[in-house]
Amino acid sequence: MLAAHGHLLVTGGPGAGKTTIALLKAQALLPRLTAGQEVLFLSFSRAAVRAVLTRCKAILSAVERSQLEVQTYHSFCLNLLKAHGRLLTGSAPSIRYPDEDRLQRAAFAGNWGAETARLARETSVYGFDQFAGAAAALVDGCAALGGLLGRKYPMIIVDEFQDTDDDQWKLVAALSEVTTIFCLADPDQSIFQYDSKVDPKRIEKAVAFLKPTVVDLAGDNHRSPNSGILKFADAILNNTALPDPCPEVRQATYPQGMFAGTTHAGVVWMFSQLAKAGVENPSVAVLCRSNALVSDISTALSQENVYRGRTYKPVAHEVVWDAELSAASAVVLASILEWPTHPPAEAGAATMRAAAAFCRLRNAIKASQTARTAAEAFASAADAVLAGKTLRNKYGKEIAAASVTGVVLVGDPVADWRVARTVLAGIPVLADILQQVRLVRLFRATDALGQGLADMWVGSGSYRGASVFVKKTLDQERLISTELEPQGCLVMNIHKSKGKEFDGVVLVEGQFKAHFFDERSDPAPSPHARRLLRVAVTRARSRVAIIRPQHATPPLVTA
DNA sequence: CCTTGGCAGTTTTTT
DNA sequence: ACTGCCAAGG
Repeated sequence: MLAAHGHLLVTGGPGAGKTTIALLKAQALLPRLTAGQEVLFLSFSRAAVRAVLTRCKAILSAVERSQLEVQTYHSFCLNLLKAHGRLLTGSAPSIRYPDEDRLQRAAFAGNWGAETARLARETSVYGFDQFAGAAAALVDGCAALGGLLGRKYPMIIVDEFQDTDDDQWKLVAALSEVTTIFCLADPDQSIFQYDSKVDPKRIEKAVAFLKPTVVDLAGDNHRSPNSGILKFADAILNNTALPDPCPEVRQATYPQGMFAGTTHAGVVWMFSQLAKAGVENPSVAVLCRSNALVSDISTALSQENVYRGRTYKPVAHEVVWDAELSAASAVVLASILEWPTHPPAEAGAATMRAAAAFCRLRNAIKASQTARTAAEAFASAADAVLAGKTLRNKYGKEIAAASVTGVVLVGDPVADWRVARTVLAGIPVLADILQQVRLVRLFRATDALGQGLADMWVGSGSYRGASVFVKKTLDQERLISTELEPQGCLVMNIHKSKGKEFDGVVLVEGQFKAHFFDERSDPAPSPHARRLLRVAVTRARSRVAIIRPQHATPPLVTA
């Protein structure tokens, strides 16, 4: 296979060695490259890029690594667009960032897809989800550019090919005319097919189009030396009986009301198992199907819980979280830090504006009448209070009352942040925001925030400008933060765990939410759920614990 | 404008 | 169990 010519498709399950084979194939090709030529490796996420780079270090020399370019689709397409986007519209392209995109989409009444196409055509502004389509149009429409790319990249490796969306596939198909395409895929790991742009028949169609040499690594497993976990995962996938007992996977159930204690104990148990197995600096992922349950799990791990008579202390953990809402909540808190620098009316209005922005964002993430109403109410209260009118709704009244009482700050950012949080806790209409602010500690920006706020106080004896500073700092942190090697306890949904790997996995099902199986949208034998659960279980290198409510149906594996 | 009570739903994303 | 939506009524 390493000697094969033409396009390639390698399929195989988790840990079967797809990436390794791709890197070996690249390594075999590298000596024949001329100056300026590179092998391109395309992935979906920055986490996946990081994982591939780690793998490269084990397989390739430093010189070889310099001839391999590992990029996300987005960065590759964006670079193409920046360099050659003028060819599409005649003017230089610019970008609409995700936050802005989301707010505009929520505010736009008509067909947003048609609108973004119009904006690209007429104003050369592109949203993130348009990069791949635009890049494909460039390669398709300009033979010279295609030729250039083909000469620069004699081979392009495409990871997680089963989840390639329509635009990304268009790009790959266009590039296949000028270079060798090497696809890596696991049909049983396709978990994004609720997205209408991800074709369930992608692999079959690509085989028909590319006519690649196909290699199936099914059955090989190089990741967990004892393949019990993979066998268990495949039993889930196929809804079959386990061939042998599987000591690596432990299942438990919890009675109603015992969710927090059982989950907490499960995580502690996992760490003790890994310690017993001699794993140093273990990483444990706590996985579930919904973001709502991620939040519940984080709450449970932050508390003291009692399980079977034993008290469990809070477990330090990180939440893999969509940080936008938390950032918006931090801005509301920062506006409270600024209260002493403004007259009460202005101070209150600024907080109302920040709360309105928070609600608009919440509505943009998940449309709801409640969020829309609250956003409107906060915004109109802000206008009213500035105009000196009496406030009519409780949203304004509560904030205005608190801002009149004011806040006493001492110049220690950590203490003052806590004081502002207490103020926030005293305003019932901001309860949601308080809940989100709790998660700000999960940003890696705590130091930058504290330092910046401290500098502010030294400069002016106040936190004037805190809102702007906090927003900027957190936005920046989100954009530049590189994915770190996972360590310790991480809580996230299963979709976010795709392409990642941990020593232990604790897979949790909720009582009233995040059910493993949903008969209505995914009737028995529930192929979608089974693929997703297989992905979750196979994230583990050495141990899995599965925690489900009592009487959960159907069973994970047939008895 | 706000409260209340009945009723239905309770999944998923990269950048 | 809990939240959000909707409609009715103060």
